[in-house]
Amino acid sequence: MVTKEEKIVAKALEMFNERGIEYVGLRELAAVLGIRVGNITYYFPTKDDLVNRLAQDLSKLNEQIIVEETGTLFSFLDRFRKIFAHHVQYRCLLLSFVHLMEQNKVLSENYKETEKKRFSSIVASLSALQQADYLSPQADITFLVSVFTLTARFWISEASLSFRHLSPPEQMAHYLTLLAKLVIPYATEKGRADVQRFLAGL
Amino acid sequence: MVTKEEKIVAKALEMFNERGIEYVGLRELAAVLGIRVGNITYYFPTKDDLVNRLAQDLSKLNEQIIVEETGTLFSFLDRFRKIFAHHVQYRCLLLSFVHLMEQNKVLSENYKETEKKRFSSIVASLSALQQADYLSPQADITFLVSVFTLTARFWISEASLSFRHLSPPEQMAHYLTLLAKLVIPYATEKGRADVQRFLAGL
DNA sequence: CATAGAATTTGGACAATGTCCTAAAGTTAC
DNA sequence: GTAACTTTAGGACATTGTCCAAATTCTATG
Repeated sequence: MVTKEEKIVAKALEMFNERGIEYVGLRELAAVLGIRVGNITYYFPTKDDLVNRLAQDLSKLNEQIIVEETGTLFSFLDRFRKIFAHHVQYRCLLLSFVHLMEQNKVLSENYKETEKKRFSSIVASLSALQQADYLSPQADITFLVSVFTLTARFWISEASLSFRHLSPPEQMAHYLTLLAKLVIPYATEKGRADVQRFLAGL
Repeated sequence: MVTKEEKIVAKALEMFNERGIEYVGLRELAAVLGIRVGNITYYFPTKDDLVNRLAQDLSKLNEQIIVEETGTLFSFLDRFRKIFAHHVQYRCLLLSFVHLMEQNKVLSENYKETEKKRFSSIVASLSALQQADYLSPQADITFLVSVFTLTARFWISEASLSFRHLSPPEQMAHYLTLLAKLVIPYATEKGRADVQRFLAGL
């Protein structure tokens, strides 16, 4: 049983991903669904509410990525592979990231929390990897986190600008390779083996 | 002598930077300038034309950064310092980057050219630095270029999300530090000295 | 089954936006 | 001084997100 609300959300995500949130009007979305605009606003009073719902769905998906704490460098990188896959699924949100954060109060409030959590989560993971002899004791964790978060946030934006000719999996592979190469200088021999294994699997 | 066109451009940049291109209406811009909307559209038939003008101005500014080919790693990093300063000046454009590229045909066409030039320019610079014993022979130039371009494109977007509490110079310093630290593993002893000098000057 | 109450759908109104166009006003050159 | 050109004003237009009241459909209860 698929509720009407779910139908709206699904079709909205589909059209937003294809043409961009800003370029899909509610009337057009309604027409495709065979309903009227007012009917959408019954379930989602404002367009932002609809977007918030999508953001919430993405958030849930990302939370489901069990930090299957094998605690290896491989599994750390693999977490980003899963996150990137979700980014592709909800790319409309990431492509309008800055825009949405400026405009949408609910979204930006939620994001502040998520950001803090994610940041400290990555710091914790990297510190653990350092303890477990995957990363050298001299590795600059803060630096690595900064570059990782920047890349994770905007890889899909850059891909949409510069690698439109590549398929999403190819784009993902490119940026995951970037992340992997990024840690190499700070990895121990053990760590480098994990990185190579990860790169081989892309 | 400041022409009316220049007044419009200047005030538009000011307001766009403050509140975002999408959130400043032409009527409001006109009101602030003490003129009517139709008067703006006389100089800039569409809002995109106005935005294109700003993009063109930024492009000219960036081109003026003489690649003062001292050919040192310091001067290479310093080029990014200058570019970042321009980004602050025209931050409205960079904050709506993806959005603008999707919508504005003229802009995206121009950008393709600029992108190619910039990419090969950075590759050339890094190769030269490798020849000049600033970077190790094993340095992965392509990797470095990728991370540099990603950072240069989106640093100000991330800053607007995560470092709003910092001043633009502080934000710049953070991301320039990132770039500097990024090359350290690939730098020779000579190169690392240049990086340290650059970091000391931030 | 009938009906009251709730949930859903409709259709239109509203203000704001970018764009467009015509007529008026102002400026310049002969 | 008048013709040609530039600039400005003012309003019309379609589109957008939002909002609302009435109509319809659904649901649970007597």
